[in-house]
Amino acid sequence: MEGGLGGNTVPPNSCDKSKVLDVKPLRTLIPIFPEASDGPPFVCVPPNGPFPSGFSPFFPFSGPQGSRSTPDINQNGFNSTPLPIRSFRAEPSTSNGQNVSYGSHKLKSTRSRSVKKKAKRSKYSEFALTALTNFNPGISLSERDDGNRELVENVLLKFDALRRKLSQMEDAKESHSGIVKRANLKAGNIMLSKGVRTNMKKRIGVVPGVEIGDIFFFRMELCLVGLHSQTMAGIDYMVIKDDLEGERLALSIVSSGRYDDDAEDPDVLVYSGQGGNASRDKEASDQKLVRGNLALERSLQRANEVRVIRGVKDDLHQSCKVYVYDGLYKIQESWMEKGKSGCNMFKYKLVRIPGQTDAFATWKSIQKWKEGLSSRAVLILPDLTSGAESTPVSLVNEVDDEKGPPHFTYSSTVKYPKSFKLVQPSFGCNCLDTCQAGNSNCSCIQKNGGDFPYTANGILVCGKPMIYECGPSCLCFRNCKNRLLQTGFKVHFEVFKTKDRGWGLRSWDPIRAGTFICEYAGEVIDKIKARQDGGDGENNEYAFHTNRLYESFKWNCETEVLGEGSSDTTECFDIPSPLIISSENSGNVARFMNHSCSPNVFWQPITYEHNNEAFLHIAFFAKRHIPPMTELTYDYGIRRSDETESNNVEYGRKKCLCGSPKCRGYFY
DNA sequence: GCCGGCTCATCGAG
DNA sequence: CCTCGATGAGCCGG
Repeated sequence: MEGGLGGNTVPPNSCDKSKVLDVKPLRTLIPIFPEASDGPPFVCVPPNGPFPSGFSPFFPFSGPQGSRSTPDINQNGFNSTPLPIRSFRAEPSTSNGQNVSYGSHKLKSTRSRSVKKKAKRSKYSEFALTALTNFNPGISLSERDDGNRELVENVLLKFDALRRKLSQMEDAKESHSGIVKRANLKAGNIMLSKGVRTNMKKRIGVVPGVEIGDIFFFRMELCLVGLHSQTMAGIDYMVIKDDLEGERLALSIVSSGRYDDDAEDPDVLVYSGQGGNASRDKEASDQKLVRGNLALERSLQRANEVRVIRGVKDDLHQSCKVYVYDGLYKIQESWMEKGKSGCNMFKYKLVRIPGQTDAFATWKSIQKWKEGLSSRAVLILPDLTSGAESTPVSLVNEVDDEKGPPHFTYSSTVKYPKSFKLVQPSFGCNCLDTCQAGNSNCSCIQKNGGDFPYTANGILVCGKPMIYECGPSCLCFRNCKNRLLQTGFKVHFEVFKTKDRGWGLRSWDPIRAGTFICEYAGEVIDKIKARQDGGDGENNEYAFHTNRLYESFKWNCETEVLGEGSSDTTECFDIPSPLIISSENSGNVARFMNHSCSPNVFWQPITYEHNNEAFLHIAFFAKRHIPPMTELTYDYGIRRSDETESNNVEYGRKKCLCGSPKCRGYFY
């Protein structure tokens, strides 16, 4: 086995601990609180309002329920927290609007197309209308024309937040089969109509704010950030006005893989022209040199750059596709050949312009590692969990000779000391089989404020003060969708040596926003007992603290979707009982996640055992889409002055190397 | 206004 | 369970 470790998956204890992991995450010392004058103050607002203008009625961990150790779950959220989006639900009941609109499809003979369309619109028009009224795009006209990184990220975050919320609403509808779920299109429609988009100006070459390697999960996303403005067609082009007869040039293409255009060389793409496909009422035909095909031909002659987006299958969500922006290509040649149908098709050979960061090439490599067709030269261990997780975790080092992090025991979950005795009797839901999103009788859904916390494919809809999963006393099966944390992570992780921050964590799989990353495993430190023993966990670099100050924790709450969320606000979050988890001796992959001041991962409290919120699990979720091989980081938070006995906030302070423009400089 | 497009989700067969 | 293909609604832009 690699690394000469002889099949022992736990790294030998012989490593010098001091050499490793000198990096620990951050907890800054300088709490950055917004001045009262610049923007909304934070948090401590009564949940029933009145709300200061500009502040969103969402209460991460504060407010009355946060200060009680045993909150009344029946009060959680539902009545006390305004839920703007939910209130948009077009048909409160089983709905005329819906039936009418669907019914009208069947009556096509008597109704004109336009009537049909109108009826369709009404299905969610009420929602859209309210959203439009409240939706503050916050994007100026010039920003709509030309974007930047921040705008691109914001647009994508808003789109996906809206999409997840709409998915949640659809999931909860009575399952009349036949209702097609198109939350992505609805979200896209709202975004486009409200002008929440950027880079609308068509351009050749680089799109400001979109980076090579960026990933997308819907065609609509490409459209919203101006990378490829066709929602379905694979070739986007622009008309050159000062040219005779409206000459057109290709701007970007999306390769979906449907036409067997995959080449062995990741820098080469053979792309098929558009048109000529057989459809319901049409035979296959020869492709014509018009539209996109003509544009590609002209781009070949002019040798202009063409953006290439590669569509690949999403390993985590089988039926879905991921789109990878692979940078600029030039068209080298074109020809015509007979396709499978026997009709003529155009073919274009595109070659990647050298010197650009690897994107699709990385995907191809990962594909080969997964299939075992090639092994990673830098692999130390194929699975450092020794099979404790359902997916292996690779251990690699491409930086130096170190053979692994210091010894620790791999444990996939958090352990509470005996001193945390459960006091309350257990009760759970009575759902048979699995809990259904629309079932208002399910007590677990009630605990979650009436909403199913995850979408049907296991994506977190929005951050909340607490998520209540089904537990051991529930009657539902293990495969209930409300047991996401308990089923373990699905992402193929890799623990790797960073250049300057010890070991880190990254993923082979592309991760979409809201994906469950992993739990923070380790041993819960009993503060009282620890103090008696002469320590309080502060001395521990492998410790997770819930009671620090965190930025932008309002991940995708309704108000953020609606544009009011301010990620610049630092908020304090009180969870029922502050928790310290040490992963020094035992832990899982989470112990390798480094700090960043602009993280791509955040944490969320979840409870499912004992009906006792003192028994928390800390679950990590993706804040945004994360391309493969990108380091996963979260915000270690800002230490409160009362965190240490001595009030010595300098204690354990480390220089932050996250490199983010918003870096606070230090962390703990 | 119409219609085409390297879509997307669902369903059912194997 | 899967994975695959067929199916049909869907909407922007040309």
